[in-house]
Amino acid sequence: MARNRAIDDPLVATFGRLLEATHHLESVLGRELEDTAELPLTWFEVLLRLSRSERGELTMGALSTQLALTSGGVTRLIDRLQVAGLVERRPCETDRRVQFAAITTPGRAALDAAAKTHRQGLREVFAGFSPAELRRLDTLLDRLRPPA
Amino acid sequence: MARNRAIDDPLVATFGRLLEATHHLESVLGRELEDTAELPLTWFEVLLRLSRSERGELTMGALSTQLALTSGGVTRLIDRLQVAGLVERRPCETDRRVQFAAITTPGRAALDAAAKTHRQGLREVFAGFSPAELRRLDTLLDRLRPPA
DNA sequence: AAAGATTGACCGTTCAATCTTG
DNA sequence: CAAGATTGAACGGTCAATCTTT
Repeated sequence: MARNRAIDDPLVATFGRLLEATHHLESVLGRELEDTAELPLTWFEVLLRLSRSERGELTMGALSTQLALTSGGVTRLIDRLQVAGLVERRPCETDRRVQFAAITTPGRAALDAAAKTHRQGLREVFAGFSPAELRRLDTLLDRLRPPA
Repeated sequence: MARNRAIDDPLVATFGRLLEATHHLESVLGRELEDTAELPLTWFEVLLRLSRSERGELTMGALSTQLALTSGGVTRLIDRLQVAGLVERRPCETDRRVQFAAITTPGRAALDAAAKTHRQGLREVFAGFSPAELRRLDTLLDRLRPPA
């Protein structure tokens, strides 16, 4: 048989596992979240990131890299969240090219409500994991994230 | 400050890391693959899974769960790969409801060609990881994958 | 009736072009 | 002329309905 085939490379297999695991969890937890909290997983991720940032706001560009979406995609995503009243846009004082997306009070409420469901789902998913294993997973994943 | 907020839950943070890391790698490696090998990452994943399965074939249903796509999504994905000549459809002898997708010879060639680029990219991504760390990551991810 | 695959309508994202500001 | 955000067109996926086979 041929050597050097894709199937034989352990890194290819590792990456395949990463994709399979993530897509599976996204679909399971996403459905759960949407069914019980009426909140798409993407919206949850946006609100979460805004809520834990400095003044509850992040530039469109920052969201773009953190979510790995194109700038166009972020524009429209924030459009929808804004229509729903969960975020608002704020101009930047020092650079008129940039726009901030900021979480609103209803946004924080929606996030907290959704978090209840989401955490329950996550507990089930990670039920078999010890605290030490979770720490290991965290540190490994941190090294794969986009540069600051 | 309020207790019990989403931002405070370590599992929520872990899941956030998982999404961020995976989406980032998908976009970086996906672009790389598409630029150099003209092969979308999704196509690569399909061909890879077919190539390492029994007779180079998998049912639409199996692909659906492995890729975490709906059955409709898989139908159209395989449509496109078939038009490109990289897979073919085969009826099932024993159950006329099921369809197999099978990798073709050009499909294997495309996979092997793309794998060169892909492996180089993966080596860079995982450059800082020791063999032991990679094994740990593998076993952790395995426990998050969809049930057989 | 249930399961597998496909189809039509729709939705969210990408891509490329554009506009504005630095 | 580069950088940030937005827009129009196209694409890839979902959802729900449908058809065939079990």
